[in-house]
Parts: sequence; C-alpha cells; structure tokens
Amino acid sequence: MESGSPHIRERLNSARSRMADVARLAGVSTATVSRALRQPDLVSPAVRARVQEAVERLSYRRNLMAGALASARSMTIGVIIPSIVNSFFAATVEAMEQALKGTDYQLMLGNSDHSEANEERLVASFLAWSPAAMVLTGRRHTRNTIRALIEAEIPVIETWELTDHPIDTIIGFSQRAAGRIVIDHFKARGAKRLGFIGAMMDRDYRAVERHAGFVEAALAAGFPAPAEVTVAERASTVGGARAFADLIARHPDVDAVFATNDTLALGVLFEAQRQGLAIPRRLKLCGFGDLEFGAASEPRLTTVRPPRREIGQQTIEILLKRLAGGEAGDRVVDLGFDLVVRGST
Amino acid sequence: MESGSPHIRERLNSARSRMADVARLAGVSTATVSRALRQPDLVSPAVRARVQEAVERLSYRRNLMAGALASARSMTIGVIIPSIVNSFFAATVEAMEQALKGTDYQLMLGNSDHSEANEERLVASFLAWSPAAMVLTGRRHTRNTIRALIEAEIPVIETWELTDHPIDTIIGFSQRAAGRIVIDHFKARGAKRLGFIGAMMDRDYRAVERHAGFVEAALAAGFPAPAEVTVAERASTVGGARAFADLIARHPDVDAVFATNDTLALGVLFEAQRQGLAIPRRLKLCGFGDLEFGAASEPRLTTVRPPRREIGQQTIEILLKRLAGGEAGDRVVDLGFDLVVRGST
DNA sequence: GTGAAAGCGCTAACAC
DNA sequence: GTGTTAGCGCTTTCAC
Repeated sequence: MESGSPHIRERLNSARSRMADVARLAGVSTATVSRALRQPDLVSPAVRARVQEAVERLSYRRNLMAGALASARSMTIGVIIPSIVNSFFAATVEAMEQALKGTDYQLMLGNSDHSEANEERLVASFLAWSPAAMVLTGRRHTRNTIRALIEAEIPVIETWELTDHPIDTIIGFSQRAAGRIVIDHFKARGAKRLGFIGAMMDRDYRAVERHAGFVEAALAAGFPAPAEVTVAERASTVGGARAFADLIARHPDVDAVFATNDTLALGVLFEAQRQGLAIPRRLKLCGFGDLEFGAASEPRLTTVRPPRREIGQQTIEILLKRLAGGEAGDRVVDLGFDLVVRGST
Repeated sequence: MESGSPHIRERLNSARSRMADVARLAGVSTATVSRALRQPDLVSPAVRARVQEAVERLSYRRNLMAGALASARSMTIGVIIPSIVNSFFAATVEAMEQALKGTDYQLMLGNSDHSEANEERLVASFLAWSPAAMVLTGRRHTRNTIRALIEAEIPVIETWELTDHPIDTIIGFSQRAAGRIVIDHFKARGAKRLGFIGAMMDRDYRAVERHAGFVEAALAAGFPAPAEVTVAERASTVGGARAFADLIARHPDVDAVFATNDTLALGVLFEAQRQGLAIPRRLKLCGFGDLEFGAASEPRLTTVRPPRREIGQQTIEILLKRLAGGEAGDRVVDLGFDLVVRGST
C-alpha cells in the first residue's frame, strides 16, 4: 500500500465528498441532489445543471450503501448459477451483463455448485444486501429458499427450465423435450442401438430430465432401452472419453450416442477416433449445449442448442421493465431450443 | 409474486428482526450484540451464549448494509476478470470462492472484457460498495484506476502476471517466460519452421507477452522468424481452425505451432486432421492454459499450465491474513508454470 | 466487560 | 419544484 507517488495523491481530496457537499456547492438541499441524480425529471433544468456541475467539480460519487440502507433496496441483482467453469451458464451471465450495461445495476454472482443447500445459503447472504431482484437457475429450490425469496418481495426469475408454478417468473425451455428431439433425429438417420452418456446425474437434474426425455422417446419409437454410462464428476472431455470407452466395450453394437453435454461429446469424439470408429458412419454422435468448439471439430458436432444468451438477455429485459415499475408479464416464458445438425450424425 | 401459500408465510415474522430486538431479548445493549457477533472474545461467555440464543430464537440475520455504512467497510471482495466465458480465469474465481467458504466474505465479480476503460468503470462502481479488498487481473490499469484503488486504502491484489511495481501485491507468473519455454521444447523435438497463432492481440496483452517471449527465444535459438496469424475476436476453436488453415496455406513448411490458448490449439488440431497433417509427426502443436480437454484429445495436447487455481487460492489466503490484521507479506508472488508434455509434440 | 450516544450518508414522507 | 425532518440498522468511541 505504500505505492503511488505523493504527486498523484495530492490531486484528490475528491472522492471523499458527500452529498451534503454537493448540496452546499449547488445551493440546494440534499433531497434535491438526490432527486437530481436519480429522477432528474422531478427537478427543474436549472437546478439539475447546477447539481451536475457541483457533482463534477467535486467528482462526487454516491455512496450506494447509504442509499441502499435508507431505501432498503440496492442497485444489485443477485444471480446464482450452478457452476461457472466450462459451463453453459457463463454465456447467460455474459448476456445479462451486456444487457445491464448503461444501467446502474450490478450483478452479484454466486455459484451453487449444483447444490440446493448451497443455493439456500447464497440466497440468504445475497438477501442481506437487499438486492433489487434475484435470478436463479432451475426450478428446484429448498423450502427455505422459496420462503426467503417470497418474503423479500422482489422480482425473482428462475431460468433454464419451465414449470407451471414458478416462484414469480421462469424463463427457459423444456429439458425433457430437448432429450426427446434427439430420438427423432437418430431415428431419421437410421440408428439401431442407442447409447447415453451423462455426468453428475445425482445433482444435475436438468441433465436427468434430458435423459428422461431421451429414454421415454426412445422406447416410444421402438428402440430397445439405451445403453447408459454416467460419470460421477462434472462433465469433462476426459470423463466423456472414459465413459464412451466403457460404453462401447460393454455394448459394441451401439451406433448412436447422446451425450448430455457437448464437453462429454467431445470426449466421445476423441475416444472414437482413438478406437478407429468412424463418425458418423459407424457411430452417430449428438451433444447438448452448442458449445463453440462443436462448430469446428472434425467431424463437426450435431447438438441441441439451448437459448443460452437469450435467457440472460430476456431475464434482464423483463427485470428492468419490472424494476422501472412495469407490470409483471407472462409468468412462463418458453424460449425453445434448436437441433443443430452437423457432420457427427 | 402472488405465489407461496399463506401457511408458509405465517411462520416467519422472523427475517425482519433487528439487532435491537436481539439485544432486548438477551437483555444487553446493541453494542454488546454487535461485539458478541463479530468479536466474541471481547464478550463474557455467559453473555455470548445469551446473545447466541436470542439470535437463533429470532433467526436474526445482520443487515450487512447497515454494518457496512457504519464501519465504511463491507464484507465484499471485488474481483475483476477479463472474461468469464471459456476462460482461464473461471478456474481462478472458482478457487477463490472455495477458499472463501466458511468466511463471511462475498465475491463481487466484474467482467472487463479485456478493456482498461471498462475496468476503470468497474473499479469505480465496486468501490462505491466499500469492498474489503479488490482483486484485479493483470498489471496494466488506467491512471484513474490506480489512483482510486490507492485512495481506497484497501488491500489490492493483481493477478496472472508479475511486475516489480505492483499497486500493492501481485500474484502470478511470467507470461514472457511461458512463451519462451515453448521454444526449448520445440527445438528439442527437432522443429525447423515455427508458426504462431494468437487471438485478440490488440487487447489481450498477456497473450502479447507470451508472443514476445516466444519470438525472442525463437530468434535467440536460431530459428527464422515465426510465421504468424492472429484472429481478431476472442480465442475460439473455430478461429484457431481458420487461422491454421490460413497459416499453413501461406507457409506450408511450418512444422511446429504455438497457440496462445488451448482453445485455439484445439481448432488447429481439428484443422490439421481435416487436412491430413499428422500430429505430431508432420506438425507439432503446443497450446497454453491446460484447459481440461487437452488431456483427452487425440493426440493429447502439449501445453503450458498456468497456476490457474493456485492464483485464486493464494490470493484469498493472503487477503484473509491481511484482513484479519496481518502484515502485508511479499509484494510479488511468483507461482511459476509448467510445460505439460503430451502427444501433440 | 458492558452501555450510552452519536453518527455513517443517504432516502422518503411530508410540508411548503 | 424544493426543503425539512426523521430515520434506515448497524458500529464505534468513550465512559463506567
């Protein structure tokens, strides 16, 4: 901390100024300064200008904490995702950040590690900051989480899924349908014996739903029950490769694999190469997530594209409208998904 | 918001309780409650127990905002990374979160998108929350950023690089040296004509430094100047594939490529497969980052492993010590890096 | 070891 | 359209 030349230090008794200083310099009350800053329309143009000038002269910055305490609302939006590494959700968060640019709202990001108990703890500590709104991933939460959220009386958006009974509003798509659609495609491609590869199926219940949709549709379409291997840890390329090696060793007749995550699918692709199984001739492969590398792999990866960025963008759009006093719109927003057919099937 | 049964709502006049309520129930003053909660040692065991009980009976949660306002310090650590999608930094953040578990500190995450101007804006808005400390990526910041940080008089950790003049403390490794080490390895493997593939070299100056180290060492080792292609956008597999196609078309004699990012390297790998260039026989390939897929690709990817998680873990360790009143330790912490040699070279 | 009292820097009624 | 007056719920001297 002993860095920084005294020369630099001199120029700035600034950042310390309080609203009262601005008020004095502008010749108005703090209430007026507060209005001029937050609801300029309520203040006469002349005063607005004087306040603006004073703010600049003092390089005044509002103390958000004081404001939040006084109003019991902070300019914060709490966001909880299951994981930030190597994840679909990063794109959603990124889209939210972009949609928030130019506003005064700040995201507070939390990582539940796919655990409802962690989520409960995060929600509790986020709420201690009186956020303006909360964004959760998924529709499954503990009773306490739901209770705390309802009590908070702020907009709450659940994401990445659908349900008829959202806490407030849910924006996403049907994970089950995403699993189902793969079957239609495999069938059209003439697959005979299906395989399924998943990861962390004990915690990632969205993957469980995709699996359910996949199996349900497979049986309905007359396929035998898919051969399955799941890895315990979170989705990884290494895990996908191992799982596929295992799967194909035990079920050599499998000719089409659905992996619940493109990262797993990438592992399958590499392992198939290693074993000399031609994709898509000998093995059809479909992933989920439309991660970027799928558009460049050899062969390119067929996958289900979830509306990763759209979820984030819509979430913020709806939130901003609500926070600006607008009515709550639809409680359920289905953004759908696409099957992106490429070379691997 | 109209969700939630009345039954649920009844049970919880709770979350509303204030410190004064706890004080009354415990028969002490709010000052004592505050002490009992934050510095239990200053309070007699008997009182401590009574306060504890009252806290539980009322399911009292401290209002962090009020505390922060009163003490001019919040239990927040501001963290700014250049990008969260598909990035090395996600692992650093994840490690920080884990190291923070069990403490009352919260990360506030910001995304500068590799821009110093964005960083400046973020720092300003984070400081309005009176964070207990700030963590930045890199050593390059605007004058304003540095000034604001020094004025804030809080611990500031810069990460992912080294410099003799950190704002406060810097934890990382030499990007230049990371570029240099690749040359030794390529030379040992008998490479003759080198290629370089980078992304976003106008903004990602860490990549620029790796590049500088790579070129400098190449010339020193007697190689001709490496052939280079860079993509304008952020590192991607698609971009890596395109860049390599371009590179090899213009310089068919290149037999060893260094990509500043494993994601780019993955694209090179796929494009080489497409063109029938055997790795490592015809083409040696080295990436940077040690992203997970490199351990599973075919062939597996040689790469430089930065201390991604270690940086995050050490950052928090040092911060917690400082925040608990400890002395500032070394101003420069070099965590080094490893060359992970695998099948692609 | 504990309490009283004075804020922290804003916002929000309400009056003018 | 603007000012006055109370707080928001804590932390922090300073006494005792």
